[in-house]
Formats: sequence, C-alpha cells, structure tokens
Amino acid sequence: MAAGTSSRRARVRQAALEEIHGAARTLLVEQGPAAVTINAVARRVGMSGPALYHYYAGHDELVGAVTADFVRELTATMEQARDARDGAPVGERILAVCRTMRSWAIAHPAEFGWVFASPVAAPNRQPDSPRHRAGQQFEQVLLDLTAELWRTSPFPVPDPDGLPSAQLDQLTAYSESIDGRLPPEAAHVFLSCWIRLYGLLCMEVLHQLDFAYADLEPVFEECLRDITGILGMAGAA
Amino acid sequence: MAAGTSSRRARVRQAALEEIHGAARTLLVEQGPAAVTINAVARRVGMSGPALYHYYAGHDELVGAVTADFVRELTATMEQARDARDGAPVGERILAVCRTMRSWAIAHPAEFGWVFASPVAAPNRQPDSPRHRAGQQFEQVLLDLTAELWRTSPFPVPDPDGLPSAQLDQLTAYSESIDGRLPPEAAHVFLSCWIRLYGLLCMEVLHQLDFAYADLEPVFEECLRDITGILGMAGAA
DNA sequence: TAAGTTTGTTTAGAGCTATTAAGTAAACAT
DNA sequence: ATGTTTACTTAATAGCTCTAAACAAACTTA
Repeated sequence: MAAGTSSRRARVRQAALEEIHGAARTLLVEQGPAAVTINAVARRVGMSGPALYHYYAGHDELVGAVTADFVRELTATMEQARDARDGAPVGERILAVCRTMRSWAIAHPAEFGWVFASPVAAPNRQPDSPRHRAGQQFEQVLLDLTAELWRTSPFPVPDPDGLPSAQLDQLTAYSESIDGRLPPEAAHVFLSCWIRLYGLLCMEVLHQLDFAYADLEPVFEECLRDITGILGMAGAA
Repeated sequence: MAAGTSSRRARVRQAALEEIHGAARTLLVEQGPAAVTINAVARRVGMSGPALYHYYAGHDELVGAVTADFVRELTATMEQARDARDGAPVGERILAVCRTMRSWAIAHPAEFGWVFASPVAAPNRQPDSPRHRAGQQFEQVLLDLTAELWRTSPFPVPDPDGLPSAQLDQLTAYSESIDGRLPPEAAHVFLSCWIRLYGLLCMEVLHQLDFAYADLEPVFEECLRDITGILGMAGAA
C-alpha cells in the first residue's frame, strides 16, 4: 500500500467507525450513559452485536474511543477560538478559549460528563490509550497560551523557596515534562488557575452546585476575572 | 406498636439492611462500581437475587441508599471533628472540618467517587430521596460554621450592587433558603470558598490532576490558606 | 388457641447484556 | 485462479435486572 493514499478498504472501515461513533453518541445524548451498549450501538448501525468486535476489543474500548472523540472535538473547538483571534493579545485569546471551553461543555453536557466521569475510568488512564493522548492535547491548548504569556509578559510568581519541598519537587517534575516552557513557580500559578477554572466546570456539569446556583455563567465570569488578575492580563476583555 | 420501641421485625429488617449495605460497599471497594449488582450483593449476604427486592425497589434505589450512607458517614465524621474542638475559635473548627473532609475522601476514594459521580445520577437528585436529604445535611456542616463566623466576626463581602443582577437574584434566593443566616453578599463569599474547596477535592478524587500532581496535600493546604484569608480568620492554624 | 394477614424468601422465567466460537461471503493480493 | 484477509453472520454461554408465582414463618386478631 503506497504511503499517503488510503485503500478503499481503509476508507470503508473509517466510514464504519464514524457511523459507530455517531450511533454511540446519539444513544448517550438521547438515552443516557447506560444506553450505550454494544448491542444497542450495533442495532443502530444495522449490524448484529458481535460484528462490533471487529472494530473494538470490547465495550470499554468503544467507550474510550468515543470519549476520546469528545475530547478531540472540544480541543478543536478551543483551538478554533484561539486561531480566530490570531494576532490579538494573548490574554484576550486565553479568555476566548476559556469561554469556548465552557460553551462546549454547556452545549454538550452528556459528552462533557463522560470526559471526566466515564463509566470505565481505569482503562482510559493508560498512557497509550487514545483517550489519554486526547487528554494531553487538550491540556496543551491553555498550557501553550500560558507559556506564550509567560514569554511575552511574565506574570507574578511566588517565591519557590516559600513552597513546601514536596510541592516544589512535583512542580519541578511537571516543569520538565513540559520542556521547561514554564519554570516550576510559573507552573504553580498556571495549575492554580487551571484547577479553579476546570474545577468549577466539573462541578457545574456534575450538578454539584444546583443547591445554590441554577445559572453559573456569572460565577464563571467572576472566575475569569480572578484569573485575569492572577495572570496580570488586565487589558483583556 | 408503641412509639419509641421497635418491633422485633423492624430490628431484624434493620440488621438485614445493614448487612446488605455492607456487602454492597465491600463489592464497590474491592471490585469497583460495576461489581455492585443486585445478584452479587444478594449472593454475598446469602440470599438469592430477587429477595433483595423486598428491601429495595431495584438497583438504582439500592445504589442511592448506599450512596446516602456514604454521605452520612462523611457528614458524621466532619461533625465529630467539629465537636471535638468545641469552644475553639470558629476558624480553627472550620479548618479541622475541611481537613477531615479531605481525609475521609482520601481514605475512601471509591465511596467518595460515588457521592458525586454515582452511576445513577438522575434519580438521586429527586428532592425527597435519601441521597438528596443526606446531601443537604452534608452542606449544612460548613454552612453552619460559616454562619457562626459571620455572626461573631463578619468577614469582608463585596458590594452587592457590584454583582450582576442575575447572580444577585440567585444569591438572594439561596440566602432565603438558608433562613437568611447569611445575607446574599456573604453567601457569595461562602459559595466561592465552597467551590474552590470542594472542586479541588472533586478533581483530586476523579484523577483530573494526575498529569501534574501525584500528592495534592500541599495544594489543599494552600487552598485552605486562601480561604483563611478570604474569611478573615487569620488566627487559625 | 385458631384463623388470617403480613413479610421474607424461594424457584422459574423473560428479556436484556458482553463476549467467544464457528461458519460464510465478499474483497483483495498474487 | 487461488489463497488470504476482512467483514459479517448465527449459535451459544454466562451474567445481569426484574416479574410472577409459590410457600413458610412470623405476627395480629378474633
């Protein structure tokens, strides 16, 4: 098979995979996580049960593949928001990406719910699974922007000596894992922001704040203002 | 049947319920969420399948009851930590309760995982379910302490006029739902702290921060220091 | 004390599910 | 034209939820 071309077989298989993913997603959205069974998905694409095992090793792998799709779609949406503002100040692009992340989550709560609370959590945390790789690309988006911000207009950081050594060691390891694009103390600030932002979204989608808030949009905007302050990007809207 | 006494039947039934819950919990901890099936639980207590339907209407209700148990155990643990420091400054009791919450979550990750990401989320959100009632008592613990702090040494609050009206309306409704023990602007501060604290725990247990942190204890302590500052309880350790 | 009701449990069974195995038909490669 | 790979089928096993029907024991009441 010549490189660059894809055989007819490969194209047919790819189309089948997409149909399968679409069926699984529809079932998830319309009937909830429990409805995404091998048999139900197969029925929906007009196959009979065991045929799906020619595409995935089992239920868990199917779920993992579909979840990875969601993460990639979310990532792509965020990257589009970033690229649509090419040339704009970094702070502005960061805010746009954050808002886009929440918009996608709100528009696709079932999909987003699976991203961090999928029914098969353990197998999807293996370092070479599609789900894991997609997660890494997802994390990259805001990390890249924060690294760019750090390069062009460094934000205030804490004194590394003031951090407990147990924490500093972990931050140093993380800093190395991202090729030193952020030093440990800047990684600390980045992670603080990430925890607040993503944690808030996580709680919103998992309905952990319903007892007080029905609409978290103003709370999210407040969180963005905090982050704007922490990262010293005052100019951004 | 005289009030205050419990018939032999009721006692036997209560014992059976406890045995069932224990079996379900063991299965959850030892073999994961998927292992908690009606049949497996029944086998473990020496009954045969359908017998469990005399105790619960079905799988979802069993899961809900067990989850409610977890929330009650967590709540009781937090209340003990609070009462063990009776007479101590409120700030100190708040910190002890927060640390106890995390300790329980770390010691019982499978149980805590079910609390906010149980396999049957929807039915457990009904206002009169045991799970929902347990959740309300859980929220009370830190709310009570914060209300006491507000009474005895009010913490700084934002100008209500500075809040978007959509948010202020929700805070006003929440303030009324807690009998005005915190005015809307104080409820805002309380909820901000709650979101950061509980959100961090949520992400830790759901392994959303593994890419950077293996041990979140220093991050949690950092969060507590932030909260100490926000609530103006500088003295507390 | 005897009869009737409630409660707890059983087995049988329908209708799902995941998964494996074996067999068939078409497409591709040589 | 032959053989291999790929995609699919049906059959079968074992597990699951849940309903139905039957039966025994325990309580209630006359």
